[in-house]
Amino acid sequence: MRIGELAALVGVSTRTVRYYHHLGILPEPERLPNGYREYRLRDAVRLARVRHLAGLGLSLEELRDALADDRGVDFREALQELDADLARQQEAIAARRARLAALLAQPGLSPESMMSPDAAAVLRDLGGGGSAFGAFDHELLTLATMLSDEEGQAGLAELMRPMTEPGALATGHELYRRLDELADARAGDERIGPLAADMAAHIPDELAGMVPSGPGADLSWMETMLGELSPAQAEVLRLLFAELTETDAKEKT
Amino acid sequence: MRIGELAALVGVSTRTVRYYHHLGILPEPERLPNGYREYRLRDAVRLARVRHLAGLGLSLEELRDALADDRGVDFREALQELDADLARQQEAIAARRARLAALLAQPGLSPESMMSPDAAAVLRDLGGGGSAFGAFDHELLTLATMLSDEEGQAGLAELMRPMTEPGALATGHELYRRLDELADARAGDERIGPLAADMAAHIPDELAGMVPSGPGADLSWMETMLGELSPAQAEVLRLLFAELTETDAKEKT
DNA sequence: GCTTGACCTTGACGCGACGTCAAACTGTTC
DNA sequence: GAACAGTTTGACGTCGCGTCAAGGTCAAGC
Repeated sequence: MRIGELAALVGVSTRTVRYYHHLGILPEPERLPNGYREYRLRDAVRLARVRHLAGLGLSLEELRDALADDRGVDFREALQELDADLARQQEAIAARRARLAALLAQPGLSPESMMSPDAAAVLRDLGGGGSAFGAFDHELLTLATMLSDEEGQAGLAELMRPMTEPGALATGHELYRRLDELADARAGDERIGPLAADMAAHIPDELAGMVPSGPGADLSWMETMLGELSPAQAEVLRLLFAELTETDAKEKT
Repeated sequence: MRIGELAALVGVSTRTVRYYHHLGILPEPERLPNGYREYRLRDAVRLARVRHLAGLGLSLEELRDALADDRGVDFREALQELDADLARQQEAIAARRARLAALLAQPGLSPESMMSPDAAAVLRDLGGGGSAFGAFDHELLTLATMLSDEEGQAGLAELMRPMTEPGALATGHELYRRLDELADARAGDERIGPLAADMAAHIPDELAGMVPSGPGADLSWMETMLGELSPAQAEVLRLLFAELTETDAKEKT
């Protein structure tokens, strides 16, 4: 039997057969005088076994070990390990499908809304109000949301929802406008203090409590992002953060 | 923000970030005078989105298209297609696990028993009886079994089971012995005819009915395998096959 | 004899999503 | 000024083959 016949018999390509020789999974048979490989019954059986194991999901390396070790116990262990691995894959896929289903359930689906649906809704309602700072803030919130786990996203969404009510929204946009005015201001501008205070008042207390979120919380990236703003705008946010964490500390005592 | 900070923030490696630049998934940011990449908030948001989509199982190419096309409909379609694909994967894994469970349920598990459990049991009981031809026959049956689908395996196992009963087994081993005696015989040996007849009598009628199994059935590999036997042994099997298919043809009329 | 076509041989590149190493930088700290 | 952590580009490795290249072998048809 030549390689093409063997391959057709078992249902693989000749390339696959030669690859198995290369890996030592299938022993090289004798050669005919013309150099062709000459296969026998036992090679076909071996190849069929290999394909069966591969079809179950074993890697070719695992499979080679299993067929080499030959006897019982390790083989059963290998299959059990494979089963456990497949179970993990099933769970992973199920989790992905669950997230997908949640995404597909929301009406205004877009690449921007790749997060927990309520968080996406809140962020969409929040908008940026046509303000440059509003756009920046929106991106900040988006990033903070996407870097949180699912519970964090749910919590954020819940706490931010009050800010999407018409009155709060108008107040927020007014604050954005005042921040836009600081686009070219220096660090010492006298409008900084009052603006930070008004912003702190506008943010719900519970939301403030989420900001530091633990001792290992890494806020250095926030500081980095402030570099994209004008000095005055950055100062407002720094002041705001200080006030929020103070409030939070008081509440915790 | 430099590449390491960005990567740590979003939870990927710097290699990944550069790879995304290479694929055009993440735009190359401006460079600092020293040649370092300088990232901004919007890059972090984009990267987080990319990771989220990748985490759902989209390929980087699909994901790039989704983020480029930007708007709604195709995006929803892409996600639905992904969901269908994941569903198919789930089914495939479930099928593999089912086969695995069937294998793990059998007591004498070994690499040789990689087939339907009852077929494996029958083949094990059948054995080769220490005969050279018996070993060959065992391999032939093994291959025929492994090349069949699950129903074929079940059918074969059921029909072969009678041959594993003590009396039939002894008869079978006696036949193997007589075939071994033909290992060096020529094609015209006078023992060929009677032996083929005795073998045909030993094989259940229903099993004979499975041999050709359809008009497109490819039996040329059988003929090929006969090349491994002595001319006389091959003749016996050819005669046997002829008798079996005759019997079968009679039954069908 | 010659060509055609089907098969075989070895060898090399390609995929997808990066990991890893190499060699040469910049920039900060002792 | 030496060590170190970070950055740059570039290239190779992964896994299970598919695919192409550049030939050699063999049977059939002209």
